[in-house]
Amino acid sequence: MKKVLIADDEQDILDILQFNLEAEGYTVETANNGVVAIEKAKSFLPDLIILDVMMPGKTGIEVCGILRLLPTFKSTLIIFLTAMSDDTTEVKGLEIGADDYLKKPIRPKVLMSKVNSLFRRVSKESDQNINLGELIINRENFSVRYKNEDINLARKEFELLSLLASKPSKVFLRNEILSQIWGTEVIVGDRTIDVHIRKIRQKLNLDCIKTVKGVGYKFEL
Amino acid sequence: MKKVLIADDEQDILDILQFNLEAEGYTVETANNGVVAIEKAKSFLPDLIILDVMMPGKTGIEVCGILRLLPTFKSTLIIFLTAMSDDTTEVKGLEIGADDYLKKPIRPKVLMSKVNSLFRRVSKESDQNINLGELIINRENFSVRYKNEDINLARKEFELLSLLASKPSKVFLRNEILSQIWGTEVIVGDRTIDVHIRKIRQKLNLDCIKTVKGVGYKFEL
DNA sequence: AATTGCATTAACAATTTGATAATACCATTA
DNA sequence: TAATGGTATTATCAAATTGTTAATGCAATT
Repeated sequence: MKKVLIADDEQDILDILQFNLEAEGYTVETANNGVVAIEKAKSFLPDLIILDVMMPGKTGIEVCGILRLLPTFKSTLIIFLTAMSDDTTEVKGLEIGADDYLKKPIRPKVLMSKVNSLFRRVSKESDQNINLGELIINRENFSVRYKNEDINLARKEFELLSLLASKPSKVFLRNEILSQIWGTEVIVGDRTIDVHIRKIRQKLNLDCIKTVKGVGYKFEL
Repeated sequence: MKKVLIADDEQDILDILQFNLEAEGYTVETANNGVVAIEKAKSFLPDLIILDVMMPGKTGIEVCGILRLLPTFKSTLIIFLTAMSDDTTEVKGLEIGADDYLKKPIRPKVLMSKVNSLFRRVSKESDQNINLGELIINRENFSVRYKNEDINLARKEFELLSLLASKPSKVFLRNEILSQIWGTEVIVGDRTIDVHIRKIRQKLNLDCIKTVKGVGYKFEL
């Protein structure tokens, strides 16, 4: 399950948030100041960090700034908690790389809906892009880049590569491929898949689609 | 249904957990100390063991360590209950082979979501993977690894190994093998099986397929 | 109407896999 | 110990599967 780190100097807030998050199945760790928050973030590797802006020592904004410098936390979700209602803080937070902010007093329901929707958003995004080192497949743009070069794939080729790359190492049976890409109604010949596979291999010029004889194909490396 | 063993020295905890687990359809046994826990584990063969860390006699961590040494409990799910909130315990537990941990006070909802999701995870995995120490058979990838080396098996070879390994120690009659892998329509000679067995033995270079003369074959160790 | 690009198919080559038969081996028993 | 029944091994051939290329037909675009 998703891991959440909460940093706040008020124990009450920590308790309330922890209770609510755990009730929804999240795994929660807490920190009561900015320094501990950074330490715990490094060891716990949360998917989401909720930071109080006002904390003794380091403010949440500072913590966020520090974490964002580390590649590990480049895409970690961060939410700020703030007692101030002025927009300045909000803007600063978002500029420095927060994904959302919450004004105190906190309403658990509001928090939970934000948290859930953030995770939903992220899972959708990652749904649309496949990022495998030097190979980037963007489902939104229908584009494929390899070593920073755009590769022009036809539609079926794109769908096929996209499907295989969505689960590296998984062997897709020919049936599976047919039903996923062509649907159950259309009937195409046996060599059709092969030919598309060939074109992808040719255009990509990268040995990443493996044949599993008698079974199907899989994407690897 | 799935069997759960709970070990805790507090009767209250046992009652609460038992009640909640049984309400979800699990079969529950309880133990009020570490020694009893080990005994009951051996006789009851639970799918999940929930261990309190602090128990008179043997701690949950010790119990876990002992059980994990036995092959029977190699893949049994284990969850720790701990009153301590420090990370040290958590880390120790996970290092020693726990699958999750829960802090007291326990919230039944959280517990149940953890339990359910653990079982969900496992059932997914076990559906597709056969994991026997140094030998890993992955049905999704159609891959076989032995001592971290990939072994390339042809289709029939893979199916055959996969079948035998799916139930270690069970002797598969030649008929059984034929109908499972070749189906009832295809008719092949008796030597065909032998030949494939031979190829597997050769490629795996591991004495794991035993011949049971006049009966069939079985996978062991 | 011509052009272009794509999806599909056909035809054949190349490869891999599977089945069989012939022979060698091994344990058990007469 | 020789005979017997079952299994292992090997080489060989047949069959199934996939790779490749070129050709066809279709649809969108110019």
